[in-house]
Amino acid sequence: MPRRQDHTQEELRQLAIDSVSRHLRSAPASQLSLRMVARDIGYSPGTLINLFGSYSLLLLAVNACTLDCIRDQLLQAMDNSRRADAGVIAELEAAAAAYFHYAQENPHAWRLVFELHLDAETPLPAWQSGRISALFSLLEARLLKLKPRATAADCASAARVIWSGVHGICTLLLDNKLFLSDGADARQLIRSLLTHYLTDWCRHTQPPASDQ
Amino acid sequence: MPRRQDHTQEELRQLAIDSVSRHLRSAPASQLSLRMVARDIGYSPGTLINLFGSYSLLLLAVNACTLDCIRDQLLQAMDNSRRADAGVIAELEAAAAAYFHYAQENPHAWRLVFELHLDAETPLPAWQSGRISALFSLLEARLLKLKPRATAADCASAARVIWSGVHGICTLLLDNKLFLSDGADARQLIRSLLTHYLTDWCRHTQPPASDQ
DNA sequence: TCTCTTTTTGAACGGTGTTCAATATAATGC
DNA sequence: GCATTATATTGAACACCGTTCAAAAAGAGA
Repeated sequence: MPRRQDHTQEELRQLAIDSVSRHLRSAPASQLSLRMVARDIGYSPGTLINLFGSYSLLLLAVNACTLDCIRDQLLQAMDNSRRADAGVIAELEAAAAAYFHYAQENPHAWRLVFELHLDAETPLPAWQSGRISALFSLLEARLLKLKPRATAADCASAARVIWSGVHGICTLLLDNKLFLSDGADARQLIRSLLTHYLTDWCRHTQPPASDQ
Repeated sequence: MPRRQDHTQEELRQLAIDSVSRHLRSAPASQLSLRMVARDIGYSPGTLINLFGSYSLLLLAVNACTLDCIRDQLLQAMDNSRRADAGVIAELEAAAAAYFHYAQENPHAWRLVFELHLDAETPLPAWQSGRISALFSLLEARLLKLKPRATAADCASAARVIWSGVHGICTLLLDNKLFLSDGADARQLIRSLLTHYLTDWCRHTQPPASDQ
């Protein structure tokens, strides 16, 4: 069949990614298929495979966009909080709240980031893991500001602990697996986590053995 | 075709569940299918659908077993720790370590518990959500012992915060999304979480506003 | 104009979960 | 012991799925 001039390869990539993103606004990825995306943008399944390599890699490209979007939201939330000058913990709380807000407003896109698994120990491509560790770096910088005498490893540990916690709360809450009693919501859990953890974390000028 | 007398329905259920569990010891659920299970136990796909209702519900039955197994592991770990008399926090640490250990040793079964989603807001059956909230109850009991003046809601909150944290650490670590620097492992992150969080949580005889 | 290269395709392959009429057995009533 | 009913089980069919690949048509270069 003919070579079309409708779109360049770049435009086609974006077309496919947009189609998936549009779908994820209202339905989970499990209800989407390569063939549907192809139908939606008016190309054949094979074209998309040529372009991305596989259906999974198309979804991975969508995940990259999602992570970029999450990063933007976090940065914006932290910036706003910093301008209000309510302290570093408030800034981290704002970031966590933004993270939860994104997960709640875009559950299907958010889930896909963590539920997509490439086969048989193909590790994440660097451009993808880079996006995740960039998020951790944002946190580590704030933690160092909060506790200037902390070592880099100390901050790295703490960043992973608190973000795993925030992430776990978001995950389980979206899946309705927290069985929250009325009146307690995610934002309160997040604040409880950050407040209690960081209060004690800051107390020690030298990290305890468990933070090496 | 004939009604067989090879197995009763109960035996058949167990046969199917065992087949899935056996598979999950070495490969993820995404590489398994209803037809494979049927082939493995020598019945037709339709028989399994008659028995469980759908493939998803078969997997859900497997998840119930997994959760029972996790509960047993947690109870055993806490019992051992209690006999060593090292305190309530150590007991909770032992439970968290057991949780992580199970996830690490049985990653595919563990993942399936949280990655299986039933369609279109069919909520989890009660016998399933009951198993999860029973796990929370274990924690709440220990937290009340740790801080006798805490309210039930206070303990419920704290249990959810720390277990979301432990769960998040397990999830992200299994997915290689934590990018731990050398020398820091999951057990240290878990201990850091529990120590710092609970130390400050216990400080307040009245819970702060964020713990309501 | 005639190649050569590149993009795109439709058809095919081997899989998937699920439905359902047909069926052979077991249980029941006589 | 026989006829009937009820039930467990099936294979074939359905509508999908991701992926492969030879064929073909359009553009680029000579």
